[in-house]
Amino acid sequence: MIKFKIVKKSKKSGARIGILKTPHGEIETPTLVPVATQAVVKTLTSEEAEAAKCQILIANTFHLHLKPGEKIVKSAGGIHKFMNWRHPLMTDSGGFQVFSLGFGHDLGVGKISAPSFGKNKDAIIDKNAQPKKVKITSGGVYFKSPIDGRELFIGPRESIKIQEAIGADIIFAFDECTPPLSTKSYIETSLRRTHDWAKICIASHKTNQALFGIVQGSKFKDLRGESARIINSLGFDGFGIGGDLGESKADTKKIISWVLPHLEESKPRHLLGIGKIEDIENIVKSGIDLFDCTVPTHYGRRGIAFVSSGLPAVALAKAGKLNLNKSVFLKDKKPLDSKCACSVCQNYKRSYIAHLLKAGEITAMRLLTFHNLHFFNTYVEKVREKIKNGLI
RNA sequence: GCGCAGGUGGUAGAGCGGUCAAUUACAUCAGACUGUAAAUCUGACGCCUUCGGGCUACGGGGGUUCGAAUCCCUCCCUGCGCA
Repeated sequence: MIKFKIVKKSKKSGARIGILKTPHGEIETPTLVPVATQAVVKTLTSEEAEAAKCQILIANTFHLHLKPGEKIVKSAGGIHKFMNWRHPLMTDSGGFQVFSLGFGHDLGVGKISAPSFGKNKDAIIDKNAQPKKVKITSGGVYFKSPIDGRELFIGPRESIKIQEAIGADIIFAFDECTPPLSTKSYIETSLRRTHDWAKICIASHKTNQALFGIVQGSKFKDLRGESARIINSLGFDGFGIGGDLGESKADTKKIISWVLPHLEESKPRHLLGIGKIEDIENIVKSGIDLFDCTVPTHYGRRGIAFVSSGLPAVALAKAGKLNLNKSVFLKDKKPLDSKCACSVCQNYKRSYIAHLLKAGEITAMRLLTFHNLHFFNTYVEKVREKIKNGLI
């Protein structure tokens, strides 16, 4: 079980400071939840993830079900022991894979609306549309294993059962992450399924792991409101907010504002899959306590370092991002970020990391992943400080 | 010195009379990435352009042909073998 205590509420915004107590320790919210899909923060050991100030991680039901299978994880003594992570853990339910391996794969798009979709207007997903490799039914979802093509079925009961075997502190209800480019009619159909599944998840859940329900409804105000009311009424321990969150930061803020008033205030709220640096303060001010995002780790493996401002214009892809693949950095003897206290910035120079990237050395990814996580976690720490000091 | 095999864009390496400014890979440059099928994907990559096209290119020189990176002659260079 978890206990969530709100320590401070901002007078200036919806932001709040909380303490989330789990069987594997306490964490302070708001916090980033770095992604450890396959029971690992890619390229790092669990000790390193801890040293990068990660408080809690999220692993994935679908991926762990495929590899190594939940039985293996369970027989290792649960996911904490399996991966040697002594802090809190979550598992995502596999609901995102309904989208990412389904319509997301077919259309080559992410879950968030983008202006570039304008040219893709023909690809609208209407009421009874089905993705190519995934079959979505009222009872659950038939996947084709990306590993060997074999069919596997995951519905709400299956997802909960797998998550119970994996043994994270917090688990999520099985939902359908809805695709952008879909009609309201499709979202309505999908939302009914997600709500039915939510009830089944509650009913079939047997352990004392915390179970979070997921609010869907895409970018439709009435559907977000309806979803929030229903999910709130079912007695979950906390909430996830998923699906499309609009094209702009303003849209995201608006959509969160349609949802949160309907959710029991004392329970934690997790925004699923959002967390670029420029998003963080906005979503926290909207009242979000937890948010997971692949950006720090994923971008790190692509050669991108997140940094404080104040860099020469030529070096910046965009403000706060450094692309170490660029040859100019081979001659750059500064640390990734001169204001960063992480061990990478204390011990290594841009020149060396750029060299490692060009040489195809995996250590480049390790160093960048570590730095990025440290950078994000420090950034969120500062956001918490701002709330505590009444600044936001 | 003789014999054989070669010399193609930053590199490797295709092409072997027209559809070749030249397959492909790597390198380079630019861009993307938000509950991770992701150490990935996309685009550019001779020079100039009023975007129609123009110009210079496949070791050097000379030829054959309507037309040559592709055929012939010659010179230079490289590798291997024999002296």
